[in-house]
Amino acid sequence: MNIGQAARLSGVSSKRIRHYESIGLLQPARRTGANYRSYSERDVHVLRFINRARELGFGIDPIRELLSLWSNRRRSSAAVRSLAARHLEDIDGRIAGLEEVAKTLRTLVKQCQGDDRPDCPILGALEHP
Amino acid sequence: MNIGQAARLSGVSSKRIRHYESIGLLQPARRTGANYRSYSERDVHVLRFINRARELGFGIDPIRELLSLWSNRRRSSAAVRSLAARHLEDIDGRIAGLEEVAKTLRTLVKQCQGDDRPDCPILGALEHP
DNA sequence: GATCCACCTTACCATCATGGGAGGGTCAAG
DNA sequence: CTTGACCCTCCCATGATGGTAAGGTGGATC
Repeated sequence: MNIGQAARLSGVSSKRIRHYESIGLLQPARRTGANYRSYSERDVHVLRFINRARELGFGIDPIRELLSLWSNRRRSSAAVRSLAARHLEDIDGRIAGLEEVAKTLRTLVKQCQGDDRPDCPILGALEHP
Repeated sequence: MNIGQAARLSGVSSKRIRHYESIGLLQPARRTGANYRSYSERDVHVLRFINRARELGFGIDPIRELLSLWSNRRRSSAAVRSLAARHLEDIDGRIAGLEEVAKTLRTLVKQCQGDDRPDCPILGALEHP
């Protein structure tokens, strides 16, 4: 199948597929006589795997490792778990940072009258720490 | 004062100050005879304002608006509040997305044995939706 | 007055993953 | 043979920042 169908079946855009190939995340696709990339069901399977990993927020390099582990029958589940756990910590850290910002913003927004007058604790907080 | 001191006093790196000037977030600084940028206390005050807004996750364009409101004596607090509220919604949305991802990851990590055997529900979940 | 270090300047490249678009080739149906 | 939907490669843009290169400046010390 052509790249467009692989894209539709996998949820990975053609643009992304070409990109993944260019950075070596995917093996270069076989080509037809007209130089069109040609994909198999198996390729779509891999693309779906990548897509789900991206949806879980894994970056490209971790996905490289995931793919390598996935195709390695002698992998240890510990290696996979450790990769995912590290990623989870990263996410949790980002959530914590955003929560803090959200908390501050929520307080300020609540304190602000939101009327026609210029006085505003939000600007006040930005001006004076 | 030179850019380095303005950077130290405001918490905005020299690099960032030059960048903000280049994109028009800051007025071009006065220059000394040697073409060095020269800053006043007032400039540092503005830089601190920008820095705090960045720390609260505001993007550059919203900060442009915040600066404009800040310097406008006839602003309405409603305008500031609306800007902050929109930003807060954005943050809350991002948190929600990350929470969802974290929840999934946490479940998978818990289910994974993390031993020497290859069987791993994390890879399984990536493979089969 | 020479030297040295810390500072300043501009300019370009990298990040991270993706989309957009230009300019052009290919294929199948009408 | 034309049309439209594909496909190709290549380049640019994103957002905000850091890194680095190559060179000028300022003030202190020898």
